[in-house]
Amino acid sequence: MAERTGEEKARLRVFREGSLDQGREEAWRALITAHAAAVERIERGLLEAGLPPLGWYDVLLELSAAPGCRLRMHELARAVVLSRSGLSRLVDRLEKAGLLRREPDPEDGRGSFAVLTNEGSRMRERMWPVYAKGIAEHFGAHVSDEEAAVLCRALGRVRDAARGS
Amino acid sequence: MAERTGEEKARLRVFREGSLDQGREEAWRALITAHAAAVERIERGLLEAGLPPLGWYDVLLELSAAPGCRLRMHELARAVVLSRSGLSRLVDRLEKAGLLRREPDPEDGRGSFAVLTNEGSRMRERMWPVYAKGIAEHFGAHVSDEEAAVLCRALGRVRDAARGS
DNA sequence: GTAAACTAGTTGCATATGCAACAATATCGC
DNA sequence: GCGATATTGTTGCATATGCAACTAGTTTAC
Repeated sequence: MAERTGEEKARLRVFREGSLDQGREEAWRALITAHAAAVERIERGLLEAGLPPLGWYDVLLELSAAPGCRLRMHELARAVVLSRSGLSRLVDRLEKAGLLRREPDPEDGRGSFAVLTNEGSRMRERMWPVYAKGIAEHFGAHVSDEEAAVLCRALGRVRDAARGS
Repeated sequence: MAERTGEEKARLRVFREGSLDQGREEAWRALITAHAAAVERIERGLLEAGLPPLGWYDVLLELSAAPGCRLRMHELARAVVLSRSGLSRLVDRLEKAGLLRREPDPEDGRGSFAVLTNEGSRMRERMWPVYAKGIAEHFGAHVSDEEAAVLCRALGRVRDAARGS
């Protein structure tokens, strides 16, 4: 492929400028494709089991881990990495399904809490085995203990930096 | 948090059943949140530079790396991890923007190629510096050389397994 | 104390995406 | 050969999501 040598040179130049070496570019591409492919499989598992999609689980998990099973909308949006409007609609759907309810914040008239209902808690418990099976099958099975530890640390730093905390 | 001990026990039970230990679950959660947060930042960078979104870059990159700058629709869908219908619409948009064109496959009357245009090639070159800067800033800067190598290997396996190849 | 600036959440609009159904073509079994 | 089956790509429909604009409430500056 002689026509790519010029292109390759251009790439290498940009790598230096942007401090992005080839190893990191490949790692990034592996990250986005692995994520897309694994999520697609796991979503399919949930769908086939007649369960709600992944995004619902994330919300239910964050709420059940929060003190009083409640979070302010903006905290929840941050936790699940969604825009405020996206979260507002997602909470609409969960509320309509009875899995959570909105409650005004008595200390801040602008804000409201999303509060997990018992039904939401039960749904999370129903979803978890299917989700866990998907993670184990499409992710865990291909990653060693040591690799999992490295992923956790490195991606934890990426997450914290990008989320701004 | 006394109310969570029972829940924790239930979790541990499921971990054993599904062969999913806590390290791998945490690694998975780090993966999805880091991905979401970093992609969000990078997309914002592209948007602010008046450039098309990430998905467009992926298509342009796959085409430019392919022999003859052309791929069958289903190959492209697989490469960028999108459903056939999703890809069909994405190619619609790129074609309308003049960045690629469809061509019938003379060897298979059902199929068609997506072929990169010169304009598409130029657009990819325009997008790359901004994209590379985003990757370097929101991903590369937080990952060591060794971690990048581990990510590449481990996530490469996850990708190949989930994509079925 | 009050006006200005900020923050929280929702909504209109545009865009993105998957599933199911479909039409066109190819391949397999025989 | 030829009918049954499978594959390719597109479309109708439903759902999901972000930005910008908006309302309502809070905080800051003076």
